[in-house]
Amino acid sequence: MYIVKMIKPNDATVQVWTRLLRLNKIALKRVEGILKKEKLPALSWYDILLELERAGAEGLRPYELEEVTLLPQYGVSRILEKIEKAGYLQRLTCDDDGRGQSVVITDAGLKMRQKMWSVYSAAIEEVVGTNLNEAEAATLSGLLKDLISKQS
Amino acid sequence: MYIVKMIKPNDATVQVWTRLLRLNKIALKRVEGILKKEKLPALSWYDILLELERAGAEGLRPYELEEVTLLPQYGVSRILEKIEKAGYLQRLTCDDDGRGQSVVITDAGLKMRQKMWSVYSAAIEEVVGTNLNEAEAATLSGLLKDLISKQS
DNA sequence: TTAAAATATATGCAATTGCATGTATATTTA
DNA sequence: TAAATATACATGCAATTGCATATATTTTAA
Repeated sequence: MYIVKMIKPNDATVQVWTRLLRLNKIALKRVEGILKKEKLPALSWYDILLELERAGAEGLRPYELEEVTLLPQYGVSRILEKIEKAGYLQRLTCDDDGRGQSVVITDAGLKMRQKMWSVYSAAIEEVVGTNLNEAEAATLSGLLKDLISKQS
Repeated sequence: MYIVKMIKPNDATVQVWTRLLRLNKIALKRVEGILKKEKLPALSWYDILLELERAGAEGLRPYELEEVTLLPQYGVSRILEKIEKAGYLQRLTCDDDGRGQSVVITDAGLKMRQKMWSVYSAAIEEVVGTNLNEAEAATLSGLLKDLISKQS
């Protein structure tokens, strides 16, 4: 039986939490709205396409996409199905593992990733970039990184 | 016709964006997981209950909840229906506006809000509080606040 | 080696969400 | 003040998500 020191969060901690959620919600809504207005796929597609582009010709296994995107297993399974139908990726059978598959981005997928980025990046600049100077961005980025690294 | 300077985000800006999304996802999953494990309602219920508690006997109109929680109109409509069924709020007809209603928290709702907070606050402390010192929390909180205030 | 356990992926079904629209009332405008 | 417009809220239906479980391997252990 462990005795766990259960300390209540102080005000600053609660504010960090509250504001993190709020900023995320507002910013995400804005950026996704911009993508949608441009008739582009949602952000989750972008995340997948970017990872696949980075992975190159080797491609990635679905379970690897799961790890890197933090999507649930069934979420990856289904989003791949849709992106494949749109022609932006291909699923190759996996030589060394009969259960698995290798997912590879297509040329159309590369094009779409780039097209999305031109809109997405402008949205990021609008929502974040124009509102922080260099030092602030560096500080914020660093603090977020630290927090992320500490999430077990 | 406006000429808009369309600047690409610098690396720090993109990192802020990426990490904001990532931290939010990780932290939210953890906290909601804890609530669920304790068989408590989801965070969206907490947000509503807290606002109603703050509003006191007057209660709030659904459209006011919409503004403060950033939920879509139909989302508020439906969550109120469920929370009401659970007995944590009451909908009163609105004297001065025949279209509307006044939403008031019940005693059971107050109890539940408190019960949720005991778990929720511990989760916030675990995810945020224990990973930031006073100065860091203040800095992060401040930067998030600035960014929020600048979202049109 | 063979049986048991673990891993990789898919999917049926229920719950939730989003969109579009409906109904009722209030406000504005001609 | 009557018609037009706007606001407040609800809801049918389609799309998405979550949960649980299925299937097909692969890996481990007896």
